[in-house]
Amino acid sequence: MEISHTEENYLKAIFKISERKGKPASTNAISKAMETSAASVTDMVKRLSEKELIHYERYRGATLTENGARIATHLIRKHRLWEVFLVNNLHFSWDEVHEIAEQLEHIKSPQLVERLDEFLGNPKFDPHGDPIPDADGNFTFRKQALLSDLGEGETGAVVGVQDHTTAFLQYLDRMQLVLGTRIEVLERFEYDESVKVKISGEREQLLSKKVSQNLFIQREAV
Amino acid sequence: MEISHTEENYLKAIFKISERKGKPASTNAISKAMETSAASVTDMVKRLSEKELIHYERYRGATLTENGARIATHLIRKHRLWEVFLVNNLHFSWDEVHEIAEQLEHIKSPQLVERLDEFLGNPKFDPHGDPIPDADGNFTFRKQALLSDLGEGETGAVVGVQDHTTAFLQYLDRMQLVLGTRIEVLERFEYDESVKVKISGEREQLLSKKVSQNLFIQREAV
DNA sequence: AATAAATTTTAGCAAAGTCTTAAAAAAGAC
DNA sequence: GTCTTTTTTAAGACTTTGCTAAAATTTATT
Repeated sequence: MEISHTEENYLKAIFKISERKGKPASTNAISKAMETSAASVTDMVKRLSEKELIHYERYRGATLTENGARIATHLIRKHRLWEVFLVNNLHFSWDEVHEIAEQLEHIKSPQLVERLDEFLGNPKFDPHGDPIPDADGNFTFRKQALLSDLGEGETGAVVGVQDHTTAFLQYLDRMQLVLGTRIEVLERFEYDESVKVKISGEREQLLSKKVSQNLFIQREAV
Repeated sequence: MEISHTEENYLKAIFKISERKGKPASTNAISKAMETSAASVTDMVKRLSEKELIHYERYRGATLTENGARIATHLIRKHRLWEVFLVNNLHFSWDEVHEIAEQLEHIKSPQLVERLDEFLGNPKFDPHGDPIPDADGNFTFRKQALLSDLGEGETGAVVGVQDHTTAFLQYLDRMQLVLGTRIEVLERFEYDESVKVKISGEREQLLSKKVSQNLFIQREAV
């Protein structure tokens, strides 16, 4: 059964929405993600339902079938592997790779993905710290917290971002906050929920509430 | 101006046909290459002509405009660069890469191509020995002959194939005739135009007319 | 040059894929 | 239980690409 690029993108959107919300993806949520009208979404979910890629009941939203989930995670796998390639081998920065990977993820060749994975050394996380599912669709889970959840004195390493916008990623670049950077929470200011941190054990920096709520940290024993 | 994948493939076909024949690509030739009806081709060439990607006059065939040629050579550049990547880095064999490269060549990102080129070490030829045009669309020209053109006693190296079919490529693999292999013509048999050669200075092998007419050789001073 | 054969174009139509607006129906909020 | 929001239906449109059959044109043959 042929699946178009658009259909694939719908599946990915439904996957992400229903995962984030912990419940079926609503028509409105999908239409927002896909930047299209609610009516178009209803059309599409009917088609995806007929192809048995999603479970769909009128007014109840959509969840992926086993088959649909397999396709969606495989897309995410491809997307993230290509991002690793683009950053590690072609020296793109982490804010430039999304659009290109968005195209590359639609290349159809089972062999290609597995060989790419091997070539890259079977990475478990992409350049933004997001987990790369394995060929069976299993994600590596990592215990991580937002910087905003760390108490004074706690230390950890930057392992990912919640906000994937170019603006945020470029901001982090300017702050030299790349994946793996060590961070120690020196002081928390209740007034504006900003936080003073020590970066790489070298320099002190004040980070805003917004930044601290979008940076994933893996705690370290001190 | 948006150009669809199909349109891009037509441009490539027109490029190859008019280059090979040294004159405009006829409707029939295009329809054969694209595996579609002549009527569909007429439809498409009209559209390409309106977009000023080809010169087209009724009953006269099609040639590429400067713009069309730029797009076509760029597609060929992308195709061949990806083939190099697939063979050199992902360890595909030369008969497996065409279909995948056929997809990859449609990825749109000027930066990607240039970085890929650099990553691969600016290769001038693809795994089948075909020249890779540079960013300006210039092909490296190489003085090469068909094995069938070599006289007894002449030596050279395998530098390319004319026939790109899987069958031929796999046949060459079995004969251990890869790019760069040295070949000496020992004897030519007029009867069936077969030729006895010495491969890599080691083993003797009889090659058929068909094989010798599809293998490009670069002559060597003996 | 006239005729036959081959090629190419035109005309008309079709199907997939995706989207839209406007109105109706259902669900959720107060 | 009414009001608001969400979702669906209905009807259709548009693009892209393709097809067949018949007409027009070019090329080849006698």
